Amino acid sequence: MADKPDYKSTMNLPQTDFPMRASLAQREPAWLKFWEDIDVYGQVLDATRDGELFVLHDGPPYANGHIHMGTAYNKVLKDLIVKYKSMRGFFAPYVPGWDCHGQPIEHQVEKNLGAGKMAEISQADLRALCREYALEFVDVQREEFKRLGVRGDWDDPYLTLAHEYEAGNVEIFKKMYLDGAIYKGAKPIHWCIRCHTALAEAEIEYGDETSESIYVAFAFTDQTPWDAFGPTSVLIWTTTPWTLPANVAVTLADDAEYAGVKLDDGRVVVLAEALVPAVAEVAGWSGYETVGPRVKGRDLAGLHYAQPIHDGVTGVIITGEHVELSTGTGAVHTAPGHGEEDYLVGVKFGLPMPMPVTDDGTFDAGGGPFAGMNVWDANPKIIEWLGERGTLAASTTIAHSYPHCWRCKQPVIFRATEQWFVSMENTGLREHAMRAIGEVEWVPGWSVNRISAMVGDRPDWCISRQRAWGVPIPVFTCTKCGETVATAETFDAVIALFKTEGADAWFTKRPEEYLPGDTTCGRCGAGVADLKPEDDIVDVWWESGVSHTSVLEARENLHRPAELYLEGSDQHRGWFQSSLLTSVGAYDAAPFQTVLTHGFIVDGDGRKMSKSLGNVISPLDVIAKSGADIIRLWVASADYGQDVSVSDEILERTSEAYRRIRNTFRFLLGNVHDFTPADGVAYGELPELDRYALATLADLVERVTRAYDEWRYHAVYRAVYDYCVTDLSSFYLDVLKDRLYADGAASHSRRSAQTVLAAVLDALVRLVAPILTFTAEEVWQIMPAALRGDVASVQLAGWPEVARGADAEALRDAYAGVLAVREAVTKELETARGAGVIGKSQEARLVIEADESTRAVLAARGEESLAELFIVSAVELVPGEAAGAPVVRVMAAEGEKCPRCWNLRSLGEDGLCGRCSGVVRDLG
RNA sequence: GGGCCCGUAGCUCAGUUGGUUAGAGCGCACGGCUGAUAACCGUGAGGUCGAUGGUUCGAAUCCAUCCGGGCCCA
Repeated sequence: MADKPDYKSTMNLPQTDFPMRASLAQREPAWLKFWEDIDVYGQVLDATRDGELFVLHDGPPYANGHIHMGTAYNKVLKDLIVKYKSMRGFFAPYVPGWDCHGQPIEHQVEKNLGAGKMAEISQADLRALCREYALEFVDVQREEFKRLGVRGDWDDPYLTLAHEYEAGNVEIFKKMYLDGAIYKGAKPIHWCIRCHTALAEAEIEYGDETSESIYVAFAFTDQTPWDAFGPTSVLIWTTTPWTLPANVAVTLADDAEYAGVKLDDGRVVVLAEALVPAVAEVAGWSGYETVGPRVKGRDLAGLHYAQPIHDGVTGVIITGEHVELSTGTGAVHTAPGHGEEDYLVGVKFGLPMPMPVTDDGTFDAGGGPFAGMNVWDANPKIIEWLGERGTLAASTTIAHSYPHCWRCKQPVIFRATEQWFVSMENTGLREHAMRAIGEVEWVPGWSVNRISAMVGDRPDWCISRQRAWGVPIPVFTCTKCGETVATAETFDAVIALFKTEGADAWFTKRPEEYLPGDTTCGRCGAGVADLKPEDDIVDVWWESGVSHTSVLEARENLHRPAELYLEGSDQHRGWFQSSLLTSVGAYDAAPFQTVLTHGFIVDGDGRKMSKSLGNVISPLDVIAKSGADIIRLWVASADYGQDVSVSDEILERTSEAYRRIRNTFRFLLGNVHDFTPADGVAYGELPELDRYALATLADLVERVTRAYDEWRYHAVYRAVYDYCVTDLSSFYLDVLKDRLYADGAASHSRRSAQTVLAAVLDALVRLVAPILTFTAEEVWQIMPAALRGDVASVQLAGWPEVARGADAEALRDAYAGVLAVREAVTKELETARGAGVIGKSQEARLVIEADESTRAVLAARGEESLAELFIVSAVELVPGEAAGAPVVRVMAAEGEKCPRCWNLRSLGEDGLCGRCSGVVRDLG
């Protein structure tokens, strides 16, 4: 209709360039470039230079492969902490790092080379290839981490292959070695007798193998409870006869019952009672009887028996937890040099560890009658020999899974070799570490139980590895007498060497080129030319562990102890522990003040992610599809104290929550587009509702700040989100629309609302900035310049503070009552809507019957304000019966719909309600 | 098998020292609005608090066992 005025143009509708659709995947890279262009990291450091130091020390991820959800989660959590701290004014440098040495990289490089080239390549060339490989993935991961919005010193990260870093290893080694905490011992490892090399677990391929399966009777040399029934032996079962020359003990189960079985030939063999029938069948015992008492394993401990191979030597009965009663005889042949469990039980009982097998798998003199024989060749001979001696009770074969060398495919053996250890006791390391644990804050609380149990129980730390890609054990061996040569002077020379040329020099230079000329062997006096550098390298956990020295001590901006270490819970055994032990060893103090642990990333059903389950979600895919801010919001929303789930549904819910928060910002921005601080209304002149809204905002800031300070980010998320949905969208903003849109643009009432909205916007954008790092920047840049000031980035904006008015408490109480009535009102409105009485709420008029106290609260607002709060056209309060919920009656509003503001009012001559009439008139 | 943990609506989380019919938001269903519009508002239906047994006047909350799951060992 041509004569119908267009009042829409007279309304103050929201205006903003902030798009509803985020298109994060497309837009985020532009923000990354913006931050890089303005060097936001440098600016933040400059701005906080005088602040208290807060060092979150990055645990170095391993430099191979792409990032996954776990590493993404970890880095984002770190980033939001660092950003929060720097917004609070802390000087919080963040130096990311990478773990660059180690077996997985070396193994991959070997595989890429192939066996042929591998055989020809020099150690120095191999190391060069490993370095190249590691640096390539440092670059890959660096770009991926940056894409997540993580802020830090990406141009100068720490790398464990850097010269300075490598030298730090030696500094710690020097201190601990000279203190007497490091010693040379022996430990069994997987060994390939064909390749003459140690193998890591990842280099083992399990495959079926047929082995001998023999039962051997070891004759007791001490008195036993069964002596009255005949000559007594303990019966063991083994599939590796060649390990018998190294036997020193037989391990029984503590609680199991052991029985004597009298065989046809009159001998008595002792074994676990539960296994007697099974063994009888395998051994083909035609007639046998159980004789004498049943005795618990623990009551047989200490008895001796004749070593099966070496005449005149005895072994001892012990007990251990690893003895199973599902196979064998319940009496386990124990050779500490040939098995992990045997080794551990050997250490526990102080057993000797004979090692009669050489590098190439032949017996030395310790092999007794089998000296000079290859272990595989010796197997049948040993069986034959045992048979002749009458100690072989049975012999069959068994098909089972057995470890093989990944390179030559031959079966491997378990063999003790010389290794370097950190002693947990020699210098009181365990005790000191336990004390240091008590001085650290562990989050969540159970974390301290875990680290304590692990440090309390752990065996000595084997720190040597027979590999090429790493930092050498920095000691020398005298080629004349075999003595280890390691003094303060040689360590210092090595430190200097590593600092200038890196650890590579260890493998290319001769000791006389860098050691002091007067270095001599402490035992035989041989000179520096007779010293040979140690071949082994140090465990990578040691390497990453010394970052407290190589990074925290070495870098200008950092310090030790760090305020925070933050890693997944697996690092209780890994980095937390290696950092703790090397720090306590060198400084007698923990390297961290607080350790925060998060759970693992699992799928929607709580299962671990794996290719075979097909439930893997890649952060790179999520970034490409939804954007990094969705990942960041997901990180913040989950309780990291337990395992963290991620699934398509969870990410979809997260995206919905994101949109909700984003739209809240959009509404706020749209309604302050014409507002400047000069238009602001003083607190005392604000309408009551607006003062209440400020009180709510102050509560939010306080709650969120406390949650950040208590490391409870999911509480931050919850508080912000609920505030947007409940306090703002469904109440305050909804109520405000009439005032914002229909009142005069510069009216006191609208300026009041804008004053609050600007405050909300300004606080909210900063509260979420550590989490929604991209979106917060987008909001910041689109905010009216007058509100933003000349702060270039939200990351430089500092932390919000919202003062609480003196009437905040009273308002909170009053509005709790009003909101309760509002709930009753919305229910009744819905009923009326269902009955067709009204459509939108402005078409309603309410009569509220309430008891004395409720009516008092409502009356104090005034009927007109109540109509505004309930978004209806009119409210009438009437006295109600005594106590009880208020009764709300809904009826169609009187009057006509104002064509401008759509409220039902009595309209004037110009066809408008009184308010609109005035506004339109003022517009001219 | 051992150590440290976890298990409240489809999802993410609240549930204070054990105490009335276990909460919130989202999602879902239904409805409203069409001046936050691939948005916004409202109403509603969803839970034997992993299971079982015990302690107690009373347990999601304490104890035991079991089931399922995670990390680290073996």
